[in-house]
Amino acid sequence: MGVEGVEPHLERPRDPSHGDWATNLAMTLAGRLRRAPRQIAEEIRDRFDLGAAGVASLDVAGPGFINFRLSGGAVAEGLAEIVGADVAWGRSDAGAGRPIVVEWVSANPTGPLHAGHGRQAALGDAVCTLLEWTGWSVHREFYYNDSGTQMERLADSVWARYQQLLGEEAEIPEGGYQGEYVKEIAADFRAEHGDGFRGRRDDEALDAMRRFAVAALRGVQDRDLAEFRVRFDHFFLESSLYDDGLVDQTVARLRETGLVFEEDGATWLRTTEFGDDKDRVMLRGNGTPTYFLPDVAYHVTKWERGFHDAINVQGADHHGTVARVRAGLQALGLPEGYPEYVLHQMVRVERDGQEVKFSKRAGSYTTLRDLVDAVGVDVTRYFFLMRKAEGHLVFDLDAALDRSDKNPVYKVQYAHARMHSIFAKAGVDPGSIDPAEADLERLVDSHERELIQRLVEFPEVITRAADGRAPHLLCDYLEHTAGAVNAWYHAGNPGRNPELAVLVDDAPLRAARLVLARAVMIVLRNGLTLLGLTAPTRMERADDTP
RNA sequence: GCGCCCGUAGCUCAGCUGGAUAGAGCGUCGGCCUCCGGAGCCGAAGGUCAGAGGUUCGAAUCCUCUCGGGCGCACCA
Repeated sequence: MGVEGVEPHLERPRDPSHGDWATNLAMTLAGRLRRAPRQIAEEIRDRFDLGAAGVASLDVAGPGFINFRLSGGAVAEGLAEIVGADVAWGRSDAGAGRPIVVEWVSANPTGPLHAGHGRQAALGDAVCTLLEWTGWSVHREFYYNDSGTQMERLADSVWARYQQLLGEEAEIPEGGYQGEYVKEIAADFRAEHGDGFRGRRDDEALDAMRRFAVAALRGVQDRDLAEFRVRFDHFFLESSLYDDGLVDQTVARLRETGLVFEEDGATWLRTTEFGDDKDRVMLRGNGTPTYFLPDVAYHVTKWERGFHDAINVQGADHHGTVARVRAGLQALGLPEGYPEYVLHQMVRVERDGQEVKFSKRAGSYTTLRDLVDAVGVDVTRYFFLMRKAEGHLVFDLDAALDRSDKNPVYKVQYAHARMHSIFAKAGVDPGSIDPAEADLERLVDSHERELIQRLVEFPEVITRAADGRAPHLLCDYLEHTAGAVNAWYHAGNPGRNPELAVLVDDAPLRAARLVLARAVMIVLRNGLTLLGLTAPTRMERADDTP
């Protein structure tokens, strides 16, 4: 038609009456060809070879859309592919095995993980899994500060509680940690070390308490994360950067750039050279490094360890550090935009419409453990993942406690379990299903068509969620797919519409529907496990509560 | 004051990177099922996409400004 270099863009119409696929090709061409979009669309339609592409019909609609309707055979192919791929359905190799480091949680050992950490734990983990499913070689890392002023305050806090246990007058200092857990640590410390530190406020005493507290709190965090099904390949200690001389080395390298200067007694880096708002102090007046320096040194190790792709998942309250860290890295020759950041907003926990702040353990904030104890790991993870990271998240405990289909987690899990119960009732092993033995063109009901389309779309959803670092897209997909599954299932209520039931008397039709049920099972299970949730084969009856 | 994020149904949120009549869950209302209740099923109402300009065949989506909310702006981390 006299145009070149055009990439037709196919999309899935929202409205099923618009066919299985649609393209806006004619409209995008209208400007270049100086002709009416509909006229172009009609010409394309007339030139199209239907049979060769597995297309049953092709219509021009609206302002110039071309709508495709697939032939039954092409639809059936999709189902066969799903069942054939099974646990691999949804995986792709776009990442080509390239290494990428994802850093997240990175909580300092100063207290139990709170709800915000929980959101980040779930988010980072899901991003990692999405990357793995799209072919990346993912390294999971947790960075934490085990020295510095926060640790001193922690030691001071334990010291004060310890003295109080011995009946001495002592107070937690300004900026110290008031939570109940500090008392427990002090008591455990006393049980192990005795009363010998009574009144002793020397380096030996504080050091012992700091080390004890860090070990205890790391233990608590590890336990909570493990129970939350989040694991890491490596815990990176800030102190190791000093021990290994990497902080000094970073100072030396930065000095070579000529971007370092002295002012007001401190040593600065001209980060404004790379778009930062202001220049940053790297060495204080007393010669000690600011947080900025080890942070840069740490990210240099990521690069030098071979991770030329890196993602940091952080709370949005830390977004101020992004520009300065990147600037420091650019000064050392690393590329602009390294590392990539995924920032998430805060979490607000609500019950009865009121914010819940109290925690027995932590006092002024709700912990991850509080949530898991209240509603379980599956629900907690899903609730953290179902909202896009950059928006605020209201964790509604009432909604989370709901055990019915209204709770999106159970809605998806119910749909999965339902497929299993169908197979159980049929006395058929789901693993034995062979699409080649079924006449899939019998699946013509509108519920079935819509469902098949959704199932076929699964790999695209994963790709989009991975590319956008957006697990919520997968939650959204699963919830809507579960809705389509339930609609299909309910439409075939044997009491009302036995001809639409999966287990119809018509044996060939039943075989075809079992293939669809099997494909549903595969997609829901893969989606749930990808998000770190269980895919139960049966649901507990919620009749154990009065 | 400057920077980043957010603003979509009463509430909580999607909206596939610019497409067709803006969707879902909860809540509300109506009907059905049912052993009281809870739950379940079907359906309905509900919108100035914060506001105003702009870009173009087309804007919730991209650009500018305004308003409103959150978070940052350390020789803390």
